[in-house]
Amino acid sequence: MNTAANKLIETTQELLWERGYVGTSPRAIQDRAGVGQGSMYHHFRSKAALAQAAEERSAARSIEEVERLFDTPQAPLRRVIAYLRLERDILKGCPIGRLTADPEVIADEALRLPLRDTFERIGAHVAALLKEAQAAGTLAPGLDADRLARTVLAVRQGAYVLARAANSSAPYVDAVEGLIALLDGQA
Amino acid sequence: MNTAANKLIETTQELLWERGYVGTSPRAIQDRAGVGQGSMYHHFRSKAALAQAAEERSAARSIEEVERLFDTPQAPLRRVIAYLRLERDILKGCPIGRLTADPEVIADEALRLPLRDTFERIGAHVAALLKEAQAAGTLAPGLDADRLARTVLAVRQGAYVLARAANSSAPYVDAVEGLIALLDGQA
DNA sequence: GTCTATAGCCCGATAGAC
DNA sequence: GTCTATCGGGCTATAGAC
Repeated sequence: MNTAANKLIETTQELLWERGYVGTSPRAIQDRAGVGQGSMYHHFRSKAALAQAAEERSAARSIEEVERLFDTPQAPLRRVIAYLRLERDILKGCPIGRLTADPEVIADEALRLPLRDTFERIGAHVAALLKEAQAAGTLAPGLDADRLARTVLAVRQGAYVLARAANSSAPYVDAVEGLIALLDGQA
Repeated sequence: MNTAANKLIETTQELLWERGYVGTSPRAIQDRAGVGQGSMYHHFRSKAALAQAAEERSAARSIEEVERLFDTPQAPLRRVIAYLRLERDILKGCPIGRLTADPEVIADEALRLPLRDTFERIGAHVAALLKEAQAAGTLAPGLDADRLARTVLAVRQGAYVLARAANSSAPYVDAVEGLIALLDGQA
């Protein structure tokens, strides 16, 4: 049955999001998943292997979410702005970005690459939209769209940091709206 | 003697930066500081108390660094850009922002407030400079300077996240330069 | 002030029964 | 596939000697 393995992955996704890699123990995963020790180690050789499976699923989910959001007939710059304004549980932060704080994740290629790839793929989508916006005359043509796409992603990631420090979503909204105002002023 | 307490604080600053709160054990602090168990618990009642002292020192250091940087005769917008371009060990990330990933830090007011205050104080400085720039005509007057200040801080924090995921400082530089291009286009 | 010893619990993983 | 038992070690803290 795949049901235990699946439950373990989902639970690990949750715990990695809430507590990070170092802060998540196999025991905690088993308890929340309602799966025994023997079962867990039957399906995954180690905590790292399970974490990798969980990361890959979270990464796929994030990328799909963005691709669904971008698949609309709206003007390209409007789609980027919609991405910045996407409804989120702001104080929970980003399930992907959160893991970059963890030195054990960054030191292990298998755990780091899903994070890098997620940002690269979303960044490529954003960059493509920004180039479309330039072609359509809604964004200044002198701007470097690839760079600017990274600015867009960075504002989201950093806005989570400010929100968590303040224990308030206000700084998140401000940071994002500040960028939108700059982008809109570039017509 | 204050020398043991001081050494403990400095070492804890380093370890919190490298490994976060959950990832830093009293044992690791003692070993690196060259201070015994008994000595540590004589000076600090708990890991949390020591972490708080370390945070407060890191916060003060960050604020001073920014205030020193801003205390120049340069044009206000140039000072904000200089802040964005400040030389940093990019892959190490931000010693303050890093801690927001830690749920135990966010759940404990004593550990969270130094983070919030750091961003608020630096944000206030940046906002003041942006308003000066608006008065001087180097930044569009219609922009909300307080919001935009948070965008500036968020780009820095988020740029660290992208850089660590990529194991490269390139995304950091891109994100920051993307914002600078937008700010410069607002003359 | 700093030392060593100890407490009680959790860590990540393995072994072998069922 | 899942169970329980066990391993060697680390966790945060306290106790009491020096």
